[in-house]
Amino acid sequence: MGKQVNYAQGHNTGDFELAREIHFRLGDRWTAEVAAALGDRCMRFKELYRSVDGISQRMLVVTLRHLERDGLMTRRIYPTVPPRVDYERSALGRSLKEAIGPIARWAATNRQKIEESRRYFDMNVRKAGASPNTRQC
Amino acid sequence: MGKQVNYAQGHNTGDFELAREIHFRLGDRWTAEVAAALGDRCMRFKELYRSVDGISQRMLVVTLRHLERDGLMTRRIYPTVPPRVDYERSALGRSLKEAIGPIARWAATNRQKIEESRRYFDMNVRKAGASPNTRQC
DNA sequence: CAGAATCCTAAGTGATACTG
DNA sequence: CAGTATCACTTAGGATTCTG
Repeated sequence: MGKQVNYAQGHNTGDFELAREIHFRLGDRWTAEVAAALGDRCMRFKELYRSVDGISQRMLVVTLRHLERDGLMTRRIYPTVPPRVDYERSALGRSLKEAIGPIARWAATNRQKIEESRRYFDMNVRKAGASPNTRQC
Repeated sequence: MGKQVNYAQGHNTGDFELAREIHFRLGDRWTAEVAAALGDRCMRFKELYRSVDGISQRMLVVTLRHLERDGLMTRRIYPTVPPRVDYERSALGRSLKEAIGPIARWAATNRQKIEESRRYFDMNVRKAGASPNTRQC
């Protein structure tokens, strides 16, 4: 990925940008699913590993570290042998879950439309560049 | 990146997963910013190019294609010379903007907390594994 | 059990040059 | 003007092996 980030000036400000700016990484492959799997109770590593279907051990660790670093969940180690580690959603993590609601519902309700749009797009590959509309906007 | 996607069964279902499932790519580097730049009026390519600070021409094209493919905006070509192309947010795109609101506000209000959490985490690098808490949850 | 370390591939991205 | 075509680079992520 690139290196310069370049967040600056005030033009083109909008809700989209605000959400992006923070860099909370619901965008990556696993954060959202791990956070979802975590649920409202506290869970151990293996438990999460089994809950998130298809994730590799490595990516579970990486994702959990991100969530911890951002303060979205807590990690408690018990110095026993074999070791035990508990993961639990923090207050901040719970508030995020609330905020996620609308966009999640949006995704659920519009999923079909989007998939249809994609199918149409992929079929017609925009061979004629849509309808040659003369009316400018 | 990996190849198998493996969305399946019903466990660990939650709002997070729903949002992810759809694969609308607010997660990638530019989608959100381009969508924000697009605003509520209709814009030409060059206009968008100037509006989104730091984006390359290539990535603007790629991002716009994604948005078009998902049906989040429309693209109108005028067969003139030099060519003219207008981009405009679709109804679906507008509804997404609505849905984004809460999470955007969440990001804005909790940004400080997250950054602080990151600083703390990066300093202490979890050298002692947090407090050795004996109480299990 | 809960990871850390290593290696590898592929996708995302940027830079640059070219074109209808 | 609005792209397309290449190429090079960086990083996310998977597979595998090792360890306290």
